[in-house]
Amino acid sequence: METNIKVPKTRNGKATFQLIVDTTIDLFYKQGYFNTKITDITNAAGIAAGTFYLYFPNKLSLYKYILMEFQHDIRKQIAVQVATVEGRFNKERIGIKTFVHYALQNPHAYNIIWESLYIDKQLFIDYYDGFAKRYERGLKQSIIDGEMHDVDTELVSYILMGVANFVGLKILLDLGHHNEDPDAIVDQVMEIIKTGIFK
Amino acid sequence: METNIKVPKTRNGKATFQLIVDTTIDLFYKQGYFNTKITDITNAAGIAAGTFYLYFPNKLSLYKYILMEFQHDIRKQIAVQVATVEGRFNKERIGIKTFVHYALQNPHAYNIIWESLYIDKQLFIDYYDGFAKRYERGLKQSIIDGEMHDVDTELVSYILMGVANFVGLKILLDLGHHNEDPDAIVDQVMEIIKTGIFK
DNA sequence: TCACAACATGAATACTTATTCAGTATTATA
DNA sequence: TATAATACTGAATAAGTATTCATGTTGTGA
Repeated sequence: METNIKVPKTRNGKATFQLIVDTTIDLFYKQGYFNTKITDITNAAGIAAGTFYLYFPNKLSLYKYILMEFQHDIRKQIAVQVATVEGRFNKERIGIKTFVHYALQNPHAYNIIWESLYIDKQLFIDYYDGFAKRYERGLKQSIIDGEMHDVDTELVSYILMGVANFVGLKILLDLGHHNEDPDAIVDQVMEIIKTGIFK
Repeated sequence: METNIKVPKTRNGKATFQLIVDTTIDLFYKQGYFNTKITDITNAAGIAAGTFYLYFPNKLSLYKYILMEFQHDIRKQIAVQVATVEGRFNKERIGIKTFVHYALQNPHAYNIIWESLYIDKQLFIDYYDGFAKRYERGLKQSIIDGEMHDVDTELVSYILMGVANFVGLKILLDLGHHNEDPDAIVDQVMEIIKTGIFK
């Protein structure tokens, strides 16, 4: 499959390219990838059908572009926030908090990333595997520094991703219908993780 | 939308109905809901295109049927396994273990349930909301019995679902590529949840 | 202001797929 | 074994959609 994106060269071209991307993010979020037709995108963007193909050979290549943009954004935000924080527990707390904030401010991102499992399984695997590996690095250092118990870092990274994702999901979809301040929820979650759940 | 399924009345009818369901589960798992066409189903099942419409008015109604079957199975299995176990911590351990076992024995179920988020968001919400509410009931009792700290039961139920789902996911997709015995992994997870992660 | 590259259009084409339905076969049972 | 109920067929119809391309427009550097 053709995967190459044509990069626009002028101010106008860049604007159209970005308009397609932004419109598509909105539609992918609202209707899902498979329910979004090329004509839906071009109609919503107010451009001709053919204009889409000036920049993207097909819908999948556009999806991959969007996914990579999100991945880049989210990792960068977490890295920036975490960098200024001391101690592994606080780093995790801020990391999860940043993740949840990102999910709240970009609800489409959350949704679109998960859909990769049904669009191309390998995309999904690469995404979470990559995330977990970055996580592990930090966790290993914390064990060396004596801030954490000597746990299986790979497993813990999946546990923390699972917690972040489901708590993010709960807040996003408002499951349970009584969500308070996201930060407060994250603090509670971290307290539970720290103390353990059972007596 | 027409949602009613026509129930077969004879032995042959029941067999065809079940053949359609089983074939579809396989295809939904391998190709996803949206990439699976009615003709894919009838071809794979070796029946005529029209036969599909004898039992299901459309693909969505078949999906909903399958989702409810899974939901029923999984809850029943967990309930059965948990019933014979003493103590909340052990109940949770066996519950998650049963969940992970179910995911391993029915990898399609796992996949198909999650896809509901992209097929009909409300299906997804109902599914996990229902699951969480059942979870909460048990957790509340455990707090009364003094087996658990006085935590936010709703939040903890989402945490436990997140952990179970991501650990299940890791095992299923073999993320990280070094999965041991699922039971051993679950035991590790429960130890971490019990003790807490940080010093 | 000319020339040319980049950008944009949208009707036309070529598929793909859902769904129907008139006809045929099978099965149960009276 | 007649007959009614149920099950099954698959060609035909009807829609919907991706993608192309001949043509037109815009912006910019020489």
